[in-house]
Order: sequence, then C-alpha cells, then structure tokens
Amino acid sequence: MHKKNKELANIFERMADILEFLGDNPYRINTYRRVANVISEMGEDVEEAFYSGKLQKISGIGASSLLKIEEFLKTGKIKKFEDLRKKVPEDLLDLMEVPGIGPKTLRIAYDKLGVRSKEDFIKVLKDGRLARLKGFGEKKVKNILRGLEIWEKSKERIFIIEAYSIAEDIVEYMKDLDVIRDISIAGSLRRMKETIGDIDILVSAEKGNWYKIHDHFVKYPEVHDVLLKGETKSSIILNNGRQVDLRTVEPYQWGSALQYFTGSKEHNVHLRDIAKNMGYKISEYGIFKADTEERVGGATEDEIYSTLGMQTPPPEIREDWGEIELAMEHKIPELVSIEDIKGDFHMHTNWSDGLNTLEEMVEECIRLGYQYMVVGDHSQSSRVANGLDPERYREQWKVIDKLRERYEKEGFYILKGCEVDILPDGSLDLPKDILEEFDFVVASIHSRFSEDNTYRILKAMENPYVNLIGHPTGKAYGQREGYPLDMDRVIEMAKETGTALEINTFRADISPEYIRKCVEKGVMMAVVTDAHAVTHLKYIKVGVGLARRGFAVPQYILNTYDIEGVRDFVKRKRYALK
DNA sequence: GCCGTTTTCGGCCCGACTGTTTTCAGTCG
Repeated sequence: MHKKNKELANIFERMADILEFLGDNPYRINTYRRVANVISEMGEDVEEAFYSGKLQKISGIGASSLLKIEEFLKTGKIKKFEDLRKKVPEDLLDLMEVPGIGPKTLRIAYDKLGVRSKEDFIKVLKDGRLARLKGFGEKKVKNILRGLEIWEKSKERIFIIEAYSIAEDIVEYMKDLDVIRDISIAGSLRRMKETIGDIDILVSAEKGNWYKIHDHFVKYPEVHDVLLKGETKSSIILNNGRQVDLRTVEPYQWGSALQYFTGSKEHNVHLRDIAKNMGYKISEYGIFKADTEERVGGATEDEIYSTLGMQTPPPEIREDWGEIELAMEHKIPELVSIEDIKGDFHMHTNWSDGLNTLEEMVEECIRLGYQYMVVGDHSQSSRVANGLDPERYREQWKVIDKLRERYEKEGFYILKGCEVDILPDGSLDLPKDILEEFDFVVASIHSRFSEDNTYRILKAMENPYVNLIGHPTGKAYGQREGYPLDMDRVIEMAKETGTALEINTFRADISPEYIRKCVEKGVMMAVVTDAHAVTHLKYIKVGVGLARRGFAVPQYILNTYDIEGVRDFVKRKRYALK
C-alpha cells in the first residue's frame, strides 16, 4: 500500500478509537472509520487522488475529512488528532482491539480504577478489583483475560491459502451431518481477499437441527477453545490460534444470509441504502417491503439482487469499488472462472527446488482436468534452488519427451519451459540458443529485492522468447514487500511486446487494481500456482479468485486458451520481435 | 461527520450472545 495512505488511514482509525473512548457521537466515529477504510483500500496514492480531484468525488469523504487530509499532506500532521491523542493513553487504545474489551469497559476502568496502561489493566483484572465493579463479574474478567491471550496470538491476518485450507477441512467435517441443507464459506474468504481475519462458515438446515449442528461444530478435533455456542451462532478458536464462526439459518433464508455474511460491510451498507430508497429492507433473513413488511425473497442471492433490478455481482468484487453501479446497469462482464482454466504455466519439480517428480506433477494436472502444463524449473543462477544449466534442461527434455509419448495420445500436452532469472542488468540467465527451444518461458527477478527493478523487467520483456513475467512486483506474502516498481510502465510494455503478466497464487503479489488496469489496457495475464509440490496445484482456484477481484475476463487470461491458442501467443511475440 | 429525484435537518443496520441483570448493557459482526 502507498505509504501515505497507510499513515492517514491509521490516523483516522486512531481518531475513531479515541472518540469512541470519549463517548462521542457513534455516527461520527463510524464516518472516521469509513474514511480510514476508503483511504486504505483505494489502491492509489492518496496524495495524487487529492490533487487530481478524484478524492473529492468519493462518497463518504466530506469537507471536514478533506480538510484534515489536506492538512496532513501539507504539514505531515493533523491538529485535531494531536489534540485528541493527549486525552487517552495510547495503551488503552490498543486494548480496544482485544475481543471482549470495548470502549465502555476501558472507560470504567479508567474513571473508577485509575487504569492508565496495559499493565494497570491486567493488574485490576487479576486482583479482582474490576470484577467487583457494578456490571462486572468473575466470568466477564475471565473472558477478557482469554481475549487477551487470543489477541496476542493472532494479531495478524491469515494469508488466504492458509485460511482456505482450514475452511475446506471444516466444511468437509461438517458435511458428516446429513441434516445440513446448504453449506458455504462466507465472509472475506468467499470474497477471496488476500488476507483473512476470521473464517466464516454458513449453514442452512431446519431449525430443529440447529442445536445438533452447533454441537458438532464445537467438537471439531482441532478446537482449542469455544468462545461462544448458541442456536444460530458459534465461535471456536483452533489449535493454530485461528477463529472460526459458524452460523445457521433456515433453508428459505439461505440466499439472504449468504449475501449478508459474505459482505463486504461496505458493499452491504451501500446495497441496503439502495434498497431503502426503493422501498425495501434487506437483512440476513430476506428482502422485505419496507411498508408492509412483506417478504419478497431471500432463498437465493439472485432473489435479493434481482428484486433491486440488479445483476448479482460475483462475491470477489463485492467491495463497493464500483460493482454496485455496474450491477445496476447490468454491465458486469462474465469473469474468468475455474472452469475456464485449461492449464498452469508455472510450477517446479524435483529437478530444481520442487518436492515432486515431473510425472507426479503431470498426474495431478491431469486430475485437475487440464489440457496442458508448463514445466518451469529454475535456471542456473538460482543456486539455492538447484537451478538448471542448459545441459540439465536438455536432459529434462528427454524425460518430458518420454512422458509425451504416453500422454499426448490422451490429449494432454507437456510444454517445455523454465523460470529463467532476470539478471541485474536485465539480461537473461540462459543463452538464446536454448531459449528458442523452449515452448514457453517465464522470466522472474530473484535478486536485489530492494532496488528499483523497473528497467530489468522492461528489458526482459523486450526479449522475444519471454512469454510471462513471474511475480512481477516481487512481493511475497508474509516474507517480503515488493521492490520499488513503476507498474504502469510494466503494463504498457507488456502490451507493446505481447508479454503476459503473472497472477501468482501463492504470492498474491499483483493487486486487484493492477489486474483491473491490465484488463482495461488489454494486457494478457496468466494465473499460475508457482507450485513447488503436487499439493499446491489445486489452489489455482484461489489464484482465479484473485483474478476475479481484478474483474479479469477470460479473454485476457492465457489459461483460458487451448493449447493452440497458447502456441499462437508464443509465436506471435517471436515473429513480431525477431 | 456525511448525505439528500421525498430531506440542508434528521436520520445513519440491527440482531445474537453473554453476563449480570430481574429487563438490560456491552460487544461483535
């Protein structure tokens, strides 16, 4: 994220916390949070947006916020924030994030027990002084202490792939019960957000079976702690520290509940606003006429949206970043889907740093229903990854040729490829004579991660044999921020040279905003797993989710083309640039 | 603090769960 966006968003978030502690108007507090959210999610530099006048047009950011933003951009500070922060100890604001602790609790501890720091607060929890106050008690204190433990453990959000596999396991476990009618992942995970807070799972069943379902849920073998257990909602903490929420609804409420719990919050707020203006009311129980309370739908998500005269936006784009307006005009295109994917362009075998053999990778690709795959082991300068020199690539090709004899009869194609290093000067780690023998070449940067690498990528794209730029931004989730990069120039050059850009499932290194830009400019992209093991390959559906968040249509996703289309793509660039 | 083809003032989502309560307050999503 752009640095100033982050700073500004934090300030607005902080001001909201302070105002909440002070007992200010909740709607003002909500506004501050909304502003923080818009700034952090807008995907472009807040300073540029301010001076281009774009920021002024965004609904939810009014005159007063704009003044504060301007003040920050000019002076680096906001006076109102400086004044406010003197009124509340920093420590107490941090504690507001802890599950079970809210502003009212802290305020009482502050006023009645003189609590000024985290240590003070833990002390009054443990010595029983808080428990003796009116409205408090043993259990409340115990809950807060447990909340503190959980908070320490899971401060960060989880990467989508980890969340996805946890959620899939639980869904499988829940399916043991035959009384469940529908079950789905909801929340930010269904929206395929790059990082996930809590995992939400939604179930529909006849009301009489709800108790049984929640009972089964809290007995999941990986449960460390049960936060709450009810007839409609339960929450558990797993041994790995992750929280999972389960909700139950009646089958006739399935669509409205799924819509509601998928969010995003911003999408739902906007949608409810539209519904209200049209004389409807939406809740997790259905869509109702506002005046008569008559229920007009809610069994499916489509019933909700179509009642409002809208297309149903795919979950991945429900972020209130323009999808609602498009849905009203019925202009959301058919986005790329997992069914469109005919192959994977980037994976490693045990010839370099992969875990599995070539044949094992082939078998899994066939199991996934692919028509082709690109074997893309590292090149020689990636020594830690056991990169291949030309001689070893040629040996690997002999193995591939053998496998081809067997599989091409079945209509499955193994493409000879590589992930060639882009060297510091932008040249490639392999000579021309071998490059031209590959069917498909991925080129990536694996060194000098802190420098501006724009020129290296631009130069690599000018090479007629480079078909795909691997993890273009260099970001590796949880390990590394990306290197400084002029992504707009990269996108332009990709268009000019006929090179594709990678949507890398395990790194999530290209943001939805840039994917959207690629689609607008007509730049080809490829969804890849960058799999280093057989078990990684199936997560391509997460990569497709990331692509969908960027409004990617099949036309600009290379995996949707058949083997001939892929070969044409490679040929076109070679002819054009040679 | 923000917004307005009903409004420039008066709304802004609201229901579930828990704990401490005898009817509700705080927190969460």
